[in-house]
Order: sequence, then structure tokens, then C-alpha cells
Amino acid sequence: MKNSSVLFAFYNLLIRHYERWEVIEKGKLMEGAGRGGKTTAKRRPRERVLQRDPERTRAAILEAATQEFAENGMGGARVDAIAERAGTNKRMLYHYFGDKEQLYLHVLEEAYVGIRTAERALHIGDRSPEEGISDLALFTWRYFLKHPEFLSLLGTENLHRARWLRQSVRLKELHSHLLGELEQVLERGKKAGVFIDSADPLNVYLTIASLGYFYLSNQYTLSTIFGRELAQPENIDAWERQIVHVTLASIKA
Amino acid sequence: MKNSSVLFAFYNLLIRHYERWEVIEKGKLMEGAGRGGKTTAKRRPRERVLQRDPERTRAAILEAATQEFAENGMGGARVDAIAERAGTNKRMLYHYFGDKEQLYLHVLEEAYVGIRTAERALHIGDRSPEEGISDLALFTWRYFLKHPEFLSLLGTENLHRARWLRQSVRLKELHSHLLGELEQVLERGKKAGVFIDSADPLNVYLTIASLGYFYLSNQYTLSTIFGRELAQPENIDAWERQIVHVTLASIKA
DNA sequence: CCGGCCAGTAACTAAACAGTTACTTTGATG
DNA sequence: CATCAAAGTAACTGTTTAGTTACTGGCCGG
Repeated sequence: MKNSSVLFAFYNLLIRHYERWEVIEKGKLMEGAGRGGKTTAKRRPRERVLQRDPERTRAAILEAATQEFAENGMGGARVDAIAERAGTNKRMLYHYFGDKEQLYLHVLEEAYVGIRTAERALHIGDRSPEEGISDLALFTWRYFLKHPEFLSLLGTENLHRARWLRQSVRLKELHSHLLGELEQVLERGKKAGVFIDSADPLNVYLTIASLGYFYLSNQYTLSTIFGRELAQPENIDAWERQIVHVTLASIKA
Repeated sequence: MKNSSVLFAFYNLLIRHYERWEVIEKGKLMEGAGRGGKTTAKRRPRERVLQRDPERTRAAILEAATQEFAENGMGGARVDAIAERAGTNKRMLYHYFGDKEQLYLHVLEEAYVGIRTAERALHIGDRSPEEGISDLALFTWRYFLKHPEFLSLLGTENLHRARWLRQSVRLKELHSHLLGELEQVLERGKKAGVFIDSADPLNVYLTIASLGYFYLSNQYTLSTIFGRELAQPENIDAWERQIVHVTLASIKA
């Protein structure tokens, strides 16, 4: 048995490299390969039809990457898995997005654009101050509920202390609108005497987001330790009412 | 230049394996290596003194693993990095904990035991109902503030839908105490007419935990998008007051 | 006082990984 | 209708990774 593992490994290496050599030689014979410097073999004819639709491929990669990053985080996501989910291959992914990190940043930016765009369409200033606040709370909760991948991406990005989001140039102005509109609603409520003077737009938004985010993003450990299934529809509905109740109670005059 | 890269790779492999061979032969000559089946070389005399302190080594690995998992998540954590941080090596890690997943589960269990043990020492039932609730809120917030690694581990575990926590047998009974004591405090408050009848222990705890968890775990993205530094001491203090205010406002009669 | 067992070490390995190379296919344009 | 750039493919590479192997050294019970 002496040295047998080493011998075996060596043998395997020889075999592997000889096979490769053989393929190279065959390739040269078969296709002539006149251009200098080419060392690889003739490829088998491919079966899959070429898509030739750059926009669709790009979108498919982005969608697949969103799923993969949301499910596995930045460290756990696999580039091969993204390519396969998108029905394409790695080369295209690198072609359109540069590398894994830039792809991840695109996914993150897209996710933020998604929620902020939907939020703008709310126009919380159009109703009474109380309705405006409760509509914002309901919207935020229901958006989180419908987009678990968004919560997951936020979690991943925060694990890395916003390392990639910080580099984003697109997202700075996207958020000032939200706080501005919220401030106007609070001001109107204060003048009408329904909100306390200390009500602050950032605090109100953080309260709403906290209550929604924590319940959903931590539902798995919470359900486990408290032995109650938080994903059950009746519990989901009860928490929705709790969010609106808590938010309004915290600013009511 | 034809085939030069292949030739070069092949050459390197030969060199590498010849060197290894040489070492093996030398090893045999130098130490006799009488015992059959041994194929590896003589090791250099080691410089580090043997610790021979199993408890200390175990604890060091657990501490190092907590840091590494908290900073990089389950997918991003590196077993080599843990061993190095602990001042030991991988073999010991596998010796004491089996594999990466079991080590992670130990870290997670330890983290939960930590917070629940500290929580018990609070005895929130000893004061007035309002004080009990605000003390629980303050304790939870300050514990989160002091133990960012706990928040991080929760986030990682939830990304994986409590895959490992679900397997834990130690943790089921650890949490019933908390809800039981909280329920008693709420009951006393209801009888005294200071809390609303609908106040529910799980909802109250989730509210407190939500407000603390979200602010801290998401501080990096929030600071980036809103352009306000949430980690600033004055902002931290303001949020502590907000948590107590919101929690009490949501249950006050 | 010695032999076996447990703490500890470091080199090793197979597999997985991000990223690259070396090509082929297709359609639009001059 | 030739050509050229963009779209697409798949095999390949260097490196990293979790996990293993093959050892060494010290202590304790017989």
C-alpha cells in the first residue's frame, strides 16, 4: 500500500492530461484550426436554440439573481445557479453585469426602485391625516408581505453594513420624497389637533417599517421559539391591525 | 506558442509532484518510519506550545465562531478563519463540534441562552405594571445595543428559515417563561385600569423587539438612504425614548 | 515507568467556486 | 450577399473551501 494514494493521484493526473492532449490533437485534425495559437478542441454542435433577445436575457438574469441573492445572501448565492435559473450561462451574466458584486448591486437598486415607485403612487396627502398615516402603514405592510425577497435583500445588505448600497449613486434622491410628503401629512394633523407636536416623520416611518419588517423577516425563528405559526392568515391579519393601531396610538394627540 | 500553456501546466504538475516525492523519500530516510502504511513526511518541530486545556480551547472556538458567523453569515463564514481567530486549527473545531453546521447551531443556542438568562434576572413583575413594561422595553433595547452579534445571528438564521434552530431541542422551554411573566404584568395592569383589555403578551413583546431590532439591524441601509447617521449617540437615545413611548401608548387605557 | 489515549498540529484532497477563454451563431448594414 | 459586431455557448483555470489524514507530544492509570 505504500505511497499508493500518491501514485494513484499521479496516475489520474497523467490520464486526465493525456485525454486532454488527445482531444486537442483530434480537434486540430478535424477542423484544421488554421489560426495560430488556438489550442482547444472542436465543440459539439449545440442543441439549444439561440435566443438572440438581449433585453429578455438581461431581465431573466436580473430576475433569477434577485431570487438567488434573496434565498442565499451574497455569500451563499452561486453564479452558476443564477445562470441556470435564468436559462442562460455565466458568460452572459458577466457580459451584462460585469461581475457578481455589480449584479448584486443592480438587484438591490431595482428592489428599492420598486418599493419607492409604488409608494409614490399612494399620494398619502390626498386624504385626512389619520387616513394618510394608516394608508402608509397598510401599504408598507402589504408591500413587505408581497415582496419577501425585498426584506431578504435588505437583511443581506445590512449584514455587510451597506457595503454595496453605499456605492450606489442612483438611490440618494429616491427617498427624500417619502419623508417630505410624510412631514406635510404630520403638519396638517398637528394643525388639526389630531397629532402630538413631537410627531416626527423619520420616527413615524421607522415605527411602521420596524413593525412590518421584524414580524416577517424574523417569522421563522419567532414561530419556532414561541411555538405559534406567525405565517397563519389570521395571525397576519391580527398583526396588520396591530401595526395601524400602534402607529396611530404613538402620534395621537 | 502552440500548446505552450498546456505544456507549462504539465511541467508544473511534474515539478510539484516530484518535490512531494522527494520529501516523502527524505522523510523515510530521516526517521526510519518503521510503521507500515505511513506515506507522509517528517514534520518540522512545532514552535507553539501545546495548550492542553480542552475547556479553554472549546470556549475560544465558540467565541471565535460567534464573531465569524455574525460578521459573515452562515454562507460567508470560513472555517479556517474561525480556527485562526480561536488561536487553534481546524482539526480541533471538528473534534469538538463535528462540523460547520453543528458549530453554528451551538453558537445560535448560546446566543439565545444569553439573552433569555439576562431577561429572567429582570423580574419585571416586581414593580408597577407600567414600570415592568418600560423596563422590559429598555432591557431589550439595551441588550440588542450591546450584542450586535445576536441580531446578526438572528438575521442569518431567518434567511435560512430557521433551518438549524428548528433542530434544536434545548430551546423550546426557554421562552415560555418570558410570555408567562409578561402576561401576569399585563393582567395586573388591566385590573388596575391602566392597560387596555386587548393588550396581548405576544403582541407587546413583538412590538418591543421589532422597534429595537429593525433600527439596529437595518441602521446601515437606513443611514445611507435617509442620509442621517442612526448610530449617533443622540439618535440612539432618541430612539430609546421612542420605543418606550410607542410601547406604552399602544396599551394604555 | 510505560502504553494507550486524548489534545493538538499541519499538510493534504476532492469538490466547488468565480471568473476567462476560445470559440460559434445570427442578423443587420453597407 | 459578404462582413462584422453583438449574442450566445461550454469547456476550462486558478483559487478557495469544508473536511480528512497522518502524524506528534504529554499526561494518567495500571
